[in-house]
Amino acid sequence: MPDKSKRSVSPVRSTQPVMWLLALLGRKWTLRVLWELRDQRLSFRALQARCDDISPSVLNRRLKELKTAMIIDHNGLGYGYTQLGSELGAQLLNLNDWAAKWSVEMEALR
Amino acid sequence: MPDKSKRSVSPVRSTQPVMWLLALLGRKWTLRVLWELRDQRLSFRALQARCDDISPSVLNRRLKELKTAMIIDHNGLGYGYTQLGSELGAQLLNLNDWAAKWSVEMEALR
DNA sequence: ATCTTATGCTACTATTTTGGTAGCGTCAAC
DNA sequence: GTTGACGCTACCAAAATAGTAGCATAAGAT
Repeated sequence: MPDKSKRSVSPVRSTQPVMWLLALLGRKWTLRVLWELRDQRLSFRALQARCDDISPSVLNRRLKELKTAMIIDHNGLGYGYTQLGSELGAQLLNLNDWAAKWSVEMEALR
Repeated sequence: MPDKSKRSVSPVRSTQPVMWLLALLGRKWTLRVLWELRDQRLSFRALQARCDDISPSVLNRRLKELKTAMIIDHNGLGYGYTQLGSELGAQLLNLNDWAAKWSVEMEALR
């Protein structure tokens, strides 16, 4: 039986998925890769070029992780979001809006 | 509407803030720290405990970075979001919704 | 006063992750 | 059959993170 203590629904079970996600996104280059794929599919080498010439070994690791997580896939047109992943990608666009506002605030206080 | 064609205005200037943000969030533990602060202020040691006993040296670096970015601050009640940062924190809550859906999909395909 | 407890760290070394370079196998065009 | 693009893999160097110890300060209890 799963955990019965304290909370009626297991707190572990309810927060684990987001923990996995945060760990995945928290690896270097993961967010950047997802950002670069925001509105187009890209080949391995095109991605590499856009990501400040990230080393192929790391890029490949990140792509494997994202494929395993079913956030991206790979076809003849290159790497891109899966249907599921695209909903996550949409949230990254929101980050851009926040960042724009943020930079204005930061500039104002320099 | 913002530019949608070929980046008529400086592409560097328009994407730099989000690049900084992605680099910041892409460091290990940064997202997790922000997640743990989502609905309460926490002391250094309380944060450490919640973040799987992250080493104090790394935690301190992350906190410094986030303070410099004016996303969090520190007062007598511990570390917590600034007004600006809380809008970013709100987006992390959305990540949780996505992650919940994601885990269901992943389970279904195992 | 002093003993305990909590806080917010810093210093140091070990381990893990990432970076950088070279190069291979496949394919398609020329 | 040579050239170029692609998607890698292997290898070692460099950088980031983990892990442990411990210090200084302050508040509260004895």
